[in-house]
Amino acid sequence: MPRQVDHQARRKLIAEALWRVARQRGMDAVSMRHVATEAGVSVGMVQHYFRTKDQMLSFALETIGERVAERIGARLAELPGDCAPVRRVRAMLLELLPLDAARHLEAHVGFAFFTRAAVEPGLATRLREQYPEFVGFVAAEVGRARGDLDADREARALMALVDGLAAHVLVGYESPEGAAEVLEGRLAEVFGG
Amino acid sequence: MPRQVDHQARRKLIAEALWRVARQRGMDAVSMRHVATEAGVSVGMVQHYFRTKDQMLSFALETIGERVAERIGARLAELPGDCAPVRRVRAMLLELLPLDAARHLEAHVGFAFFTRAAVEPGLATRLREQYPEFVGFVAAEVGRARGDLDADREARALMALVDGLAAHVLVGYESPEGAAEVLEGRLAEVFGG
DNA sequence: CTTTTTACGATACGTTCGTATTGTTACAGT
DNA sequence: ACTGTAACAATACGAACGTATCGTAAAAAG
Repeated sequence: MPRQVDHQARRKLIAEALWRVARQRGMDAVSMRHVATEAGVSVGMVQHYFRTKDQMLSFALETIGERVAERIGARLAELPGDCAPVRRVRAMLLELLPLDAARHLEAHVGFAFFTRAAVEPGLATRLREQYPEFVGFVAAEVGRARGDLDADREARALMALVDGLAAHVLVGYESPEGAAEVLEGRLAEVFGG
Repeated sequence: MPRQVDHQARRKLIAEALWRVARQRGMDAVSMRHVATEAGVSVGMVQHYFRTKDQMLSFALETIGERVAERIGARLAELPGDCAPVRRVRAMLLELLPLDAARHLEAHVGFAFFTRAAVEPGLATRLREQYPEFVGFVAAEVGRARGDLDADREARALMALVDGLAAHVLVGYESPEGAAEVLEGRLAEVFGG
């Protein structure tokens, strides 16, 4: 057996370079060569870990989804177990808004894959795996706080709202603060009274 | 003077071909050659009306925005002048959801340009021209119906919601009917009581 | 009829792309 | 020490790209 390297770490290194290229120069600029250069490696190495460009893109998408999910999990873990539902929902939804550079990158890359998924069914299928879990979580919290509301519909509305707000921040319709303000207003309406 | 042709009609012909390519094969497939083939014309002709690809893309974006605005205007004109604010807002927002093939195309192309605009500042500037008008209209109607609410914030929330719902329909999170149902629920909450 | 300008079609050029191929290096196993 | 294979690097290849150039047809102006 020859020398062993951490495959997962190498793939993550390449995926992170891909994200930077996508954010700084757009999805059109995401090529094997540009990603390799951004990562500081050769094209051959990228090819060694991703046999095709599609495999590279798919991995980068799945990984960024996991990254968001992990951060949400960390935020929720910081909260006391018996805290109010609104706090848990707010903590989660705020992680989906582009309020800092890291989340801006995630939102940008996410939307790039959204438009791509509208054409490639395989990508859309993978994207859809995560969503019901998020909606289910929000719906459960809404149901706990407000039994009189249609929890599922409210949860879907909140999820759509944050994605729409994220898009509006990306194109400059909204400032990050403005988006957070709009979300806060909705949370007050849903959980407030 | 040589023969005269309708420049605007030719440019529209090409833009519509671009939209079809973008929807059927994705933004990556939008090339001079593919658009020309889809329009049934030569590459030389496309070049005659758009000196660069960027000019072609910019025109296609502006035109689709105008198309949506025109359809909204037509819908509003059908309503009686003294009808309830909620009906005017609903008529407008429903035109932004991908509920049929035409609006699906518009939403898809619009989102493709969203992600592009996040990298090209010039495109983002043009996109931003239309938005305040939409928000202003919704805010005015909300204000008319509910003086007790923050009309501007509610309007921005509604606009973000429909854009988020449109995205969710595109990737298959929501069915068109589901998105319409979520929107209807929000309209009832805002205007209902 | 002649001229002039527009409206194209055809094609060529240089670049960049994804991928295949080939070569080299370094280390685990015997 | 030897060997085989994983881990790369370098490069080559054909296709597709945006754009430039050139040629031609047609119609309005004189």
